[in-house]
Amino acid sequence: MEALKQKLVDEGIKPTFQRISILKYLEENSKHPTADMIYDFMRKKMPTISKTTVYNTVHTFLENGLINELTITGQESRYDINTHNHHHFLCRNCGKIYDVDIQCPHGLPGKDVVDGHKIDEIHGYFKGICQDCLRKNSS
Amino acid sequence: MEALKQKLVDEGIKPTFQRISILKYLEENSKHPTADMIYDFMRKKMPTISKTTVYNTVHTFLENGLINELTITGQESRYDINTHNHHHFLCRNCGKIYDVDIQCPHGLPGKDVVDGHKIDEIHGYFKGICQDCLRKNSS
DNA sequence: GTGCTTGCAAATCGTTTGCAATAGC
DNA sequence: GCTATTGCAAACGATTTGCAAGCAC
Repeated sequence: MEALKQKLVDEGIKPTFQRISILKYLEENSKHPTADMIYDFMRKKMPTISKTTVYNTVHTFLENGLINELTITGQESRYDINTHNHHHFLCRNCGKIYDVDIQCPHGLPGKDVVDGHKIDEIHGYFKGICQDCLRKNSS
Repeated sequence: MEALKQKLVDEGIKPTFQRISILKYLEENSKHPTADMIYDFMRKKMPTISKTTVYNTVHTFLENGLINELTITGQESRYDINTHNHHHFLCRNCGKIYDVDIQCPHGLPGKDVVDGHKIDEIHGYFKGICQDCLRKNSS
């Protein structure tokens, strides 16, 4: 709790109870949740929390680079606390998102350039059928 | 017109006037339009067309692999007729999307596997500031 | 005619906004 | 006390759905 609080203070973010709790959830639950999933989880411990606060908080975290936003599904944003350079795999069957530990060889954010455009973010998305679903389908 | 019609017939899609027209727009206008942009353009030539038809049509095209869906902005879907393997760059300043002619070295759709998951689609998204905006800002 | 396609209107869902109440330095 | 944060309700925008009318083979 104190470490999380410090993390927010270090970023210049006022460490409110809501923000610390959401950061904690994201750290212990690196499952690329939607805003709704965060909201549902938070409500168990804090029934008065509002969805607005969830959105406010993830926006604050995004602005400070504490989390990344994934737009892989096209339906809703997913939030990822794992900010090191990696890619994602979306299963078209079960909807689960997996981390894929691949480094992009085309450049590093903030450092490199593609066709003259300055790159800040790199997103690699794979879509297909995950190992789990492949196994279930073949059996 | 006939070539476009044939393309639809070949895919087993009934070549209605609306579908041919939308395909024509996408082929001559590979600018990753939104459904709304397609709708606005189509209305000029066919004022009675409905947004539902635009959505129906792009869904049909997607199912048949005639186009790809880009979820790069997180706001709305973009449609791309260019089905060869390439990546995209989104400018955070002007919102323009550029094609980036890079091949993904991690596998090819339908053929390869990552962490045991079967890959059907590969999407590479870069975000940053485009060459145009860099030039304008520095001058 | 039968079945698919079209297009209108209404519904849905994720997200944002306006604003008053609240909390923390 | 002042300022930022919270949370409610309403608005919004992209997309989907229900359904009646239209079209093509």
